[in-house]
Amino acid sequence: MNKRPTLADVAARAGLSKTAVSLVLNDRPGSRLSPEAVQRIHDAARELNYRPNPAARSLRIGRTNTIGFISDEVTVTRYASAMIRGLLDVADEHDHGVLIAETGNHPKQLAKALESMVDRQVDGIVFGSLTARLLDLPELPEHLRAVTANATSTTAHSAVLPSEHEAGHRIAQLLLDAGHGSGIGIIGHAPLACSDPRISATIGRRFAGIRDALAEAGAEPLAVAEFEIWEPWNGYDATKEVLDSGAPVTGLVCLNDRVAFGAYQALQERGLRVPDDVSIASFDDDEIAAYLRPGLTTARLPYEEMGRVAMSQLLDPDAPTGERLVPMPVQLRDSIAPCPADSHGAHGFRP
Amino acid sequence: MNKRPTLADVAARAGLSKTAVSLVLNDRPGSRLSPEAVQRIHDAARELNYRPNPAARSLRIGRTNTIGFISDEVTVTRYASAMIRGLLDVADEHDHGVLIAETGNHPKQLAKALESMVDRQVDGIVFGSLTARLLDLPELPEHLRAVTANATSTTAHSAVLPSEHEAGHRIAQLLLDAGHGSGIGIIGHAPLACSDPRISATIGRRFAGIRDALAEAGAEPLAVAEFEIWEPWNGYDATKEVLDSGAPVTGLVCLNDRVAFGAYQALQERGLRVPDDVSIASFDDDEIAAYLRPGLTTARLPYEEMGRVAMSQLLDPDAPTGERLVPMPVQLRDSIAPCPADSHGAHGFRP
DNA sequence: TCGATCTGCTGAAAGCATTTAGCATAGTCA
DNA sequence: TGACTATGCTAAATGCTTTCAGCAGATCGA
Repeated sequence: MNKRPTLADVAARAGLSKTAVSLVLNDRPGSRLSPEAVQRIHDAARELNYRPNPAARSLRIGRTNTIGFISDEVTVTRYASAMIRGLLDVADEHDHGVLIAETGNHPKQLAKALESMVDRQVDGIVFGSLTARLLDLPELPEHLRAVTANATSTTAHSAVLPSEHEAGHRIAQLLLDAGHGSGIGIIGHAPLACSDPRISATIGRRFAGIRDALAEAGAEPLAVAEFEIWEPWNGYDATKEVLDSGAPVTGLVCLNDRVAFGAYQALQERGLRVPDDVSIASFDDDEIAAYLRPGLTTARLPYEEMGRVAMSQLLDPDAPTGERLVPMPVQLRDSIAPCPADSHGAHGFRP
Repeated sequence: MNKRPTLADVAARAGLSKTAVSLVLNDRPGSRLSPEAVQRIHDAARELNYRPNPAARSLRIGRTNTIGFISDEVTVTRYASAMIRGLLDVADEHDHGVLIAETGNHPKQLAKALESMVDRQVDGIVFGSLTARLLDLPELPEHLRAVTANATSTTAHSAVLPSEHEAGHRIAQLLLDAGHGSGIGIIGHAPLACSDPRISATIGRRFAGIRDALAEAGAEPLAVAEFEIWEPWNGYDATKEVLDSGAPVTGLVCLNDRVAFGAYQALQERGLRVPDDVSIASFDDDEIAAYLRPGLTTARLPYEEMGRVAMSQLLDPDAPTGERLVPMPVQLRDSIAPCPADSHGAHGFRP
C-alpha cells in the first residue's frame, strides 16, 4: 500500500515542481529559489520522510555511491577482518556502501568478482590481501579507480602497505636498548619470501629493518633460523635448534607472533623463562600475543588503519596517492627484560 | 567513448525490438519468438558483450539482487569472519551481491545501517552476531525478509543458531568415555549469561548438554568454577582455584578455548601435564586450539556454516524457516587421555 | 467465406531522479 | 520607452530495462 514517497510526491506536497525539489535537496549552486520555497521543500521532504531512490539516481548519474572490496581471504586472522572495519568506517563517513567478494586466491574467482563489481557499477574497488604481496590483477576499465590494501599490483592506481622497514628497525632496537646486542637470534628469516614479491612484498623490508638496526649498533645476529612457513610448530622446532646449537642467545626476534608462540613453548620445555632468561619481540599483534604469559611485545600489522587509508584514497579527492606506508605501532608487553649481567653462556642450552 | 552496450544496441544489432531482446535474455515463458530470432539475439548479446544495467533493472522491478549483512562486530575472532565467507559463497551461487555494515553494538549505528540498507533496496538482510544472543532489532519494513545468524530476535523471520545442547553433550561424553566420570571439573559456568538471552541465547543450552550427559552417566561435576567473562586470565585463575581446592579433577570441560588456554597455563605452572594428568575439552575451535601443545579437542562454532544456512534461508525458496540449529563438529586433538588408574587424589593439588 | 485463434513480434508506458533549455515577471539602465 | 538582465520557477528529455497492450498475418473450424 504505502510505498516509498518519490520526488514527485514531495513536489506535490510542497506545491512546486520536481525540478525545484531536486535542486533544493541536492543544493545545486546555480539554483535561485526563494527562501520560502526552499523551506517548503525541506518541510515536505521531512514530513514524507523522503529518501531518494538510489537505483533511479544511479541510472541517471552513472555513479552508485558504492565501493567494492575484493580480497583473497578475509577469514584467516581476526586482524585481516579489521581491515573491513576500517573500510566501512570511512565509507560510512562518505555515505558510501561497501560490496564484498572473496576470491580464495583463484584467478577465476577474481575475474568473476571483478565482473560482478563492474556490472554493479561500483565507483571504485579496494583489493585487499591477507599477506602483503604483489597481486596479479586483470586490466581494469578506464574509469574505475582502484587501490590495493596490504598489497601492491601493476595495475591499481595506489597501494597501501605497512611500514615494515621502520617496524623491523624499532623491534630490533627494543632488544638492543635492553642490552641484548651481542645475543640476538632471529627466528623465521624467509629468503624465498624475501625474493618473490608474489609471496611477500614486505618481508624483505622487515628483515632489512632488523639488519639495519643491528648494523647501526655494530651488532650481528648470533643465529638466524630460516624457514618459510611461519606457524607455531616451525617456530618451536627452529627455536629448539638454535638453543641446541649452543649460541648464547638472550633475545629473540621472531618474525611473527605464531612463531613466537612456538618459541615460548620451546623455551618453556628447556626450562628457560621469558623474559628473565630470554627476551622476545615479534610482529603482527595477533590474538595470541596478549594471551601468552608473559604478554608478547610485538609490532602490530595495522589492518584497520590500512583499510581506512585505502578507502580514503578512493573517496577523498585530496588524499595523496601512490604508495602509502602505514605505521606499525609497537604493543609493549612483558616479554623483554634487560639483558642479565652474565648473559654470555651463563644459562644452559642443553636439555 | 566506448560506453557499455545497452539493450537497444543489442536489439539494433539483432534487427529486432528491445522487447524481443528482453524477453529472450530473461527467457520469459510466455514469449513465442522463432528459434532464429532467439539465436540472433543471443549472438548479438555475446558479440557486444552485453550485460544488463542493474540500476535500470532495479528501478523497474524493485529488486536489487543484493542482500545486506549487518553485524555487531566481525573483527573480534577470525571465525566470526568465516560467517562472511559462508554468506558470500551462497550469495554467489544465487548471483546476489552482499552489502555489509557494522554496528559496533550501538543501537544508533544499527538504525543507520538498517536505513542505509533499506534505502539501497536490498532484497533481504542477515543480522549476524559474534556471540549467539537475542538482538533488539527495530521494526522492519513489511516486505523485507530477514534472518539472524548466530543470534535470535523478536522481529526477524528466521534464526540460525549453533546446536549447543548437542555439543555440550558430546564434549562431556568424550570425557566420560575416557573414564573421567568421577573427576570432572567445569571451568567457566556463567549463571548470568545463562539467564539473560541478551548476553547469550545458547550458553544455557551448552551447559545443560554437559549436565545432561553427566546425569545420564550418573555423574556429577566435582567442581564448577563460575565466572562470566571467558578470557585466558580468568580461566587461569579459576583453574588454579579448582586445583587449590583439593578436588581430585582428572578432566576439565572448559567453556571456551581461551579459558582452556588459561587452564593449560595454570596446569603447567602446577607441574601437571595435559593430557597425562588432566584431560581437557572445550568449545569454539578458536585459532589457538590448534596451536596449543598438545592440541586442544574442542567443539567448533560453525560460523561459516551458519552463514551458509542463513543466506540459504533468504535466497532459497524452499529452505525451511524458523529456528535452524547447525551442528558443532568436534575437532579431535590430543588433549584427552584415558583416566589414569590412580586418578583419585593421586596427583598433587598443592603448589 | 467469415470469424476466431494462434504466431511472431513491436510500440509505448512506467519506474524515479537529474538536468537542459526556457518561460514569465520584475527590475535596471540608457 | 525600449532593450536588457536578473529572478523564480517549470516542462520535458534522459538514463535503461521491463512489461502491458496490441498489431499484422497465417491457420483453423464451421
